[in-house]
Amino acid sequence: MTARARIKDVATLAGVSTATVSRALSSPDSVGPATRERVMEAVKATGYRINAAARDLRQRRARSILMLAPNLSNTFFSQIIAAVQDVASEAGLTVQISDSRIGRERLVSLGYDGRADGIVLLDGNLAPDVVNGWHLPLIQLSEWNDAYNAPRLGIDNRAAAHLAAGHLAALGHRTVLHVSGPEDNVLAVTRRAGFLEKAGDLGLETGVFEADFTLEAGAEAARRWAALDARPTGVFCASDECALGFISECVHMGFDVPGDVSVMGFDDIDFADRFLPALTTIHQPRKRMGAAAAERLIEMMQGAQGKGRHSISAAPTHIDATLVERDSTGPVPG
Amino acid sequence: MTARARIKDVATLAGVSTATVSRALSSPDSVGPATRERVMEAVKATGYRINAAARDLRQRRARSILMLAPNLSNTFFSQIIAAVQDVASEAGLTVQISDSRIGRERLVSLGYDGRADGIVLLDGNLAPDVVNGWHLPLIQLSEWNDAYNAPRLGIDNRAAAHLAAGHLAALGHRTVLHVSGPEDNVLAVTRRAGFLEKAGDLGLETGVFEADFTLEAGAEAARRWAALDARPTGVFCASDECALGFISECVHMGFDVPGDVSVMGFDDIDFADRFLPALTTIHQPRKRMGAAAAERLIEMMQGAQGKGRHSISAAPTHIDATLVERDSTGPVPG
DNA sequence: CTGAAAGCGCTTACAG
DNA sequence: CTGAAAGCGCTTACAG
Repeated sequence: MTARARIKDVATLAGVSTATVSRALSSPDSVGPATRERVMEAVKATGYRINAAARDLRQRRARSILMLAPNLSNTFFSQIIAAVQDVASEAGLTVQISDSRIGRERLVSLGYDGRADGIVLLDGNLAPDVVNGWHLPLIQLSEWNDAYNAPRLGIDNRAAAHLAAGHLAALGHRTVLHVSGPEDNVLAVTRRAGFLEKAGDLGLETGVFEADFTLEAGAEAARRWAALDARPTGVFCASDECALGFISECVHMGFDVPGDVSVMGFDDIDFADRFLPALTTIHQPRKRMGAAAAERLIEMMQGAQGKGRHSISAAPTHIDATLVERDSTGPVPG
Repeated sequence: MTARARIKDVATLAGVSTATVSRALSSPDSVGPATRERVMEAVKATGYRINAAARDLRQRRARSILMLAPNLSNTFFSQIIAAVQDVASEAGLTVQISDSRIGRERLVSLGYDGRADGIVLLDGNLAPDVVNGWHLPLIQLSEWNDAYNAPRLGIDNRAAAHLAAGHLAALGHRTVLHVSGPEDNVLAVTRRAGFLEKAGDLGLETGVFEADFTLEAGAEAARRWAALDARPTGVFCASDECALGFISECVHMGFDVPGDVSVMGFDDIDFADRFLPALTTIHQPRKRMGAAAAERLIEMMQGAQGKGRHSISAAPTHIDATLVERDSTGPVPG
């Protein structure tokens, strides 16, 4: 197991300069056929592979994109990460990943250390001065923050919440409950506003329980719901996890879903259609979201070429979310 | 928005050499207090941040670890990824992530381009010559391959499968079915062997359906099970997803779980205890697995210091997996 | 304690 | 088509 070959070793073996080796590898046409041949043989003989770190330093780019998400253990991100990595890999880019809640100093460094040249940001709660201080092409995906000076991509959460309200109303529900995400989360706030807006238009009576997207919070909300004197018959949870927790707890308390209460979620996670009952929800095309974000970012990176962040379209780019009707919602009881 | 400062700018402003700036930043004690003071002021004034790419090239390391998994969209990896990233971040390391099925050429490059100095490998099906050709500290996590010249970490899948067989037997089941993972997967093979071994010891009658860990495969297995003349009363699925698919399909076909059939899974994913019925399963401590792998790898990286892969303990390090009894298994019917 | 100089491993004008 | 040389932005023996 000998030390790995450097470009100089290849050059020596082939009897040419390192410049020629470099050219033979990166733009074969710029080199004579015979020379190219000899270089390639030397490459094979030495087992040479380029040192990307050195090339990147010289070219002042990293060929890498950084993904930042508020909680990597959240399975919602899995498909998004996979799609981003897939597109990046096709484009010859590497993917770096980090929890975005690693502390201000570390976070600043990540976007500033020369090891990434584009960022996919899935967190709308980072300090705007940090985000805007990164002089790197950046795209906001899913979550967003109007203070960030960067384009954004995602579903139209307000419109999606309208679908939810419309669905419950169509089934005859007159009093509905929203189990929301946390107050400081832009998705939660937007979904809630959208739901209440549409429910109001439709003349429904509304209530809101604040939760935090998790299974446990959903279960807790179910207990609060059960304790109510007049229980809403339709429930819209801000996430599928929350809805599954809600339903699970309802069933444990002896209620039937959707017989006693209709419950719907948001996201359409993989298990949604295998849950019992199968979950009515809003489908978020996460694979498409990730791929679109990566593609857009790569475009920006090509446009930027070290010129920092470039022209930002004011309007968010929306990806379609759709209502998926399954078995957890039904006609109002009685 | 001016160009970012380099170390030379700081040096000029502080009236010292770049060497001194470098020292003031990396080992403040090796520099006079007054000098240090002036340097720090210049750093603040210029907004200087080190260019990690340049430092890494000079120091011939990447301060980065690479995670390779066969399918990033698999939610099983979420917590592992989060834990690895957490430990890495604490150690000042960056995390690179890639699907391990990106093609031989790209894969070879990833471990060979100087941008990572350690690898967490979650795939036992890569070509051994590729894996062994990376001259980088590497640890196998969860999946493994005896042909890889690297230590491994994970639960004892054979012992875990014993627990499953023991559990079903203790409930009185005499004929049991295993819905396995794919034949070419080391986890699947090991779990199946362990289950059959223990079931044999306990005098149970056994059968196996080969599947592939997914929800759909579980549902398909349920249909095959239902079509059987003599239906096994206890079913052990090689993954929770598979078990959820199996149960879901059983219920859709009109069977009761666990009234008509006991079904258990493997992994203990987040939804397992909120599923209806709550899933009996084998708990894999994924967070602990990820953290342990990262810690171990970092140790190896410190020991290695460019010396390539070092001493490999033959025996795998096992992390405890435990049986979690919930509601999807019960006494044998009748 | 501090600086000048070499060098990490590449690429790329510039000449020829 | 090819090479010598400079340089990407750092760090680190080596001297003093």
